[in-house]
Amino acid sequence: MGRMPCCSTEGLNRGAWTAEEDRILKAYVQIHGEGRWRILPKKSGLKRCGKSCRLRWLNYLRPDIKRGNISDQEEDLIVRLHRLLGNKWSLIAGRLPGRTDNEIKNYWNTHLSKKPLTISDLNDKLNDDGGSRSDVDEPPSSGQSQGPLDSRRPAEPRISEASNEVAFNVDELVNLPAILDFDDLLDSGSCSDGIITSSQIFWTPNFSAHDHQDISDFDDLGMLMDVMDYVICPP
DNA sequence: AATTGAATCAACCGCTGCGAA
DNA sequence: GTTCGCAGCGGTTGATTCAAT
Repeated sequence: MGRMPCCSTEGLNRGAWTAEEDRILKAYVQIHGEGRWRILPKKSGLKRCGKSCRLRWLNYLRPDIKRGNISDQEEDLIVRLHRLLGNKWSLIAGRLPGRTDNEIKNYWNTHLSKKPLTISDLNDKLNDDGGSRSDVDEPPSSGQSQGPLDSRRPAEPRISEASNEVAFNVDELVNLPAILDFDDLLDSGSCSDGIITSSQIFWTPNFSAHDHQDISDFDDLGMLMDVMDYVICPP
């Protein structure tokens, strides 16, 4: 049994959306709300596939879309979230109000993926604390599991007075609220204005593929992301 | 001014997960 | 337990814009 196409392509417009199509779609969603994308074209009279309508709305017409350049702070967050989650663009986008998964994916592919690897920089910083971490040179990927967590990781998040940086491993991250009082962190002067930037906080470099596996095992990425919220925007 | 290659980003495609029947 | 339809996701494509020559 072959899979049915998502919609017939006969008589449908393709390519760039016209202003009139945008107007119709916007008006329809404002009246009927989001969802039911498959029936939207028929109801609205748009000659577009439902998927195309959904994409156009989510990526372009939604009222809360933030357009324009990605700020340094946003880029910072994208880098850290990507290190944490891999190519989970929708999850990353969910942490950047007004930004879409498509926009972040494009931004990553055109800007960040071409940047020189900074993991080695992080390694250098970690190595300052002693111990070889030659096994952590690989950039993060959403690939296969590579084995158990590194037992040599520090038992505690480390705050370097010299560099104002903090390192966590994944177990620590998941249990973060219990093991690290962020008020203390704030009081330590490691961050200002309630925002901790990546120059002040980073994940351990081998927090990558195999850690993703472990995170999924927790079956509670939401909790993890709440922690991220806590880190990014302490109450 | 014209050409060309690179960069950007909107849109498409195919697959997966999930809920309802 | 299985099938089906739908929404959503991530990878990829291709049109457009920009910069260099």
